[in-house]
Amino acid sequence: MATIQDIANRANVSKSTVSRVLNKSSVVENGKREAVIRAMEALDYRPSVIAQSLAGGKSMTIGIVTQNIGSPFTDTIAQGVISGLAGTGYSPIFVDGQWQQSAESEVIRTLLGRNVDGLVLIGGHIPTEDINKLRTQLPTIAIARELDGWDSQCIHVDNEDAGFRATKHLLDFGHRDIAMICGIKEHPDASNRFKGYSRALAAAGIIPSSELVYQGDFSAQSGVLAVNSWLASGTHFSAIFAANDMVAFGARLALHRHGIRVPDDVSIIGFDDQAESAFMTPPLTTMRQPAAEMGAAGAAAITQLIAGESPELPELAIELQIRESVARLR
Amino acid sequence: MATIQDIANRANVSKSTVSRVLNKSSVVENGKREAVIRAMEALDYRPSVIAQSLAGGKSMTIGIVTQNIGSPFTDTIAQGVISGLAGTGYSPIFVDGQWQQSAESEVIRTLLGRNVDGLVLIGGHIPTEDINKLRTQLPTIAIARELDGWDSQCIHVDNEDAGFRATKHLLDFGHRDIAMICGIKEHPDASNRFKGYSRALAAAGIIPSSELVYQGDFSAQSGVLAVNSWLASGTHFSAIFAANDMVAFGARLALHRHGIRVPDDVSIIGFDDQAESAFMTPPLTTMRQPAAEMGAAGAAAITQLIAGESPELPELAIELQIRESVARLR
DNA sequence: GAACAATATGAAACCGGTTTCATTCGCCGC
DNA sequence: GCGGCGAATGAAACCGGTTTCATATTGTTC
Repeated sequence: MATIQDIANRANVSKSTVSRVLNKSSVVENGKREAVIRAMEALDYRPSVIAQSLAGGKSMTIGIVTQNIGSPFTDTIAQGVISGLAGTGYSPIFVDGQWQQSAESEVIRTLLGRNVDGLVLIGGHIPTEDINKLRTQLPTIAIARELDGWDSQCIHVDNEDAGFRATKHLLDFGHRDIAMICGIKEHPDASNRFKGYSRALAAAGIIPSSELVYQGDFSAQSGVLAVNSWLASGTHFSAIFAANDMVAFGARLALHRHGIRVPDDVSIIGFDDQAESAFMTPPLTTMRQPAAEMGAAGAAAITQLIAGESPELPELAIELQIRESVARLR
Repeated sequence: MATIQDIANRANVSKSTVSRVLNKSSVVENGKREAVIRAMEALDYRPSVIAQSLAGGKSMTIGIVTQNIGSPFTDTIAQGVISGLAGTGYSPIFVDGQWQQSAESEVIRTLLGRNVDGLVLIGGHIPTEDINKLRTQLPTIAIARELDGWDSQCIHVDNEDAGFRATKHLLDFGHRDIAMICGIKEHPDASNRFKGYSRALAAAGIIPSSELVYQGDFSAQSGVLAVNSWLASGTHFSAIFAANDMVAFGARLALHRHGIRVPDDVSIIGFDDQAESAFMTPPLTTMRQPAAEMGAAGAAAITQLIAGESPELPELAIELQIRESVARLR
């Protein structure tokens, strides 16, 4: 590979001059500039990002910390970030936060060692204190995670409100005995959705029954377990609010196994609107999270943040996606 | 951040010595070694990967080229690579091949500019010639793609055989009018699956009817279109072989809309076994691709290749995952 | 005890850029 | 016509490591 020195030799100028035309950091006489450009083309020159990083202190690299790898929602966000970063000159490097117990130890080590220019945190359970520490060292954007006093650097959506609206949708259709299958207990999104559920019931004058809430874990399997346990205990419900679409799939299957029709006998509403949901039988009514958009917004925000601008975060909202899994209570 | 020079000063040795204990590249007297180690701990030293890259020529970075971002299958492979690379010291950097038309132009530019030590190609349609060019420059592993004369660097599974077995499974259950919804025409996996389908029919003495094969594109939507078109034209079929699970979901929904039962009236077999498939109603019989394993194998292989060893590729097979969407023809 | 081999270590060059600093040159005004 | 100033450019230092090479030190052998 040609180096900057090769270019300099060929164009009969110094390294410095080549660097100048490369970065437009200073005026260069026209003749020399052209000579340099010709030389670069002739030698198919491409600067070494590595060397630029070392000299310039910038690595043109952004660390992406994933935790819930395998979850359709966070994976979609990650894809949004990748494509959002394409063409910006920044390359995403991925770190799996799950791999090491302590985020502090390995993740931060690799990221700082690699001089990443910025950090994008996707969801996850990295302790807040660690994040705050990171944040002081690097431009950081968190996606799908709320952090106190951080509004301008968090891309998140209002899960509590969405939980409320999901439940309200069910209430509007006449349902009273609304069961909920919760997500991972410690997960803020999960608890916010549950809070919205509780608030909606309360607002409708319904006393939430603890029998109707099942502590799941965002997996489809937890959806079938929830339904089975309610059915076994004879608990009555006419609608289910699932913490996410995977859970809804599980619940839907369990109902099917017991000969319970959806939505005729029981309605289901999900959360996420993953690609498969539109093709469930029946197509799943769900709260659509704009995952890809969140990822893209995160990509845009981090580059702005690095550039010293204050990022402008788009208004992203969770929207009720009405399909066919919810019916009026007969 | 502490540099190697800081350590050297604190331990009263030279940079060279510090570098030696760091890489164990040469023997260092015990006393000094310990002094160095103490100094490193005291200063919380972490070497700059950037500087190491520049000096050593290695970047400890592996380029991952994705193309079909959004496809459950390739995404799962990518996740497998990420987690397979965790803890190896190599970091994956992602490039979205789709972004630029010509693979040559941008992708290769960024990758070479970043001095990646190796390349992992996931699926995709990068022209073979470009790949061959790349391959001469860098250790390269291709996942989910066959390339002539490259066996030791391709992690792929036998799609033709799997297509054969899927079709045979349907035949074994008494089906004769077996429809197929194909994937993207140009995609080798798609055409191999179709070849297997044709071969199985031929082996059973059935003349494949062109009306029974629908040219889809791996999307769920193409699944519904296929079914609708057959139904509209009055084409008879008792089983469907879908190019992947998404297509199967679409087909299943379309059948549902027409009141056709699965598997009682029509059987469906899919391909991939993505997470949702086990929770389709009814759970989908499908050809399971070991996507995560392929990704992990790719990660292992690329590190071996870089180390100069010849990679040992595990035997990965597509397995028939029998569930409930295929029934004996009544 | 002297000559020589083996071993540990430091100085310096190098990787490929950026950036500071000094120098040269041309142009301006008085 | 000369001093002064700004613009263009090159030399050199620097980023943080690795690696070569030379040197100092120790140990071995006869």
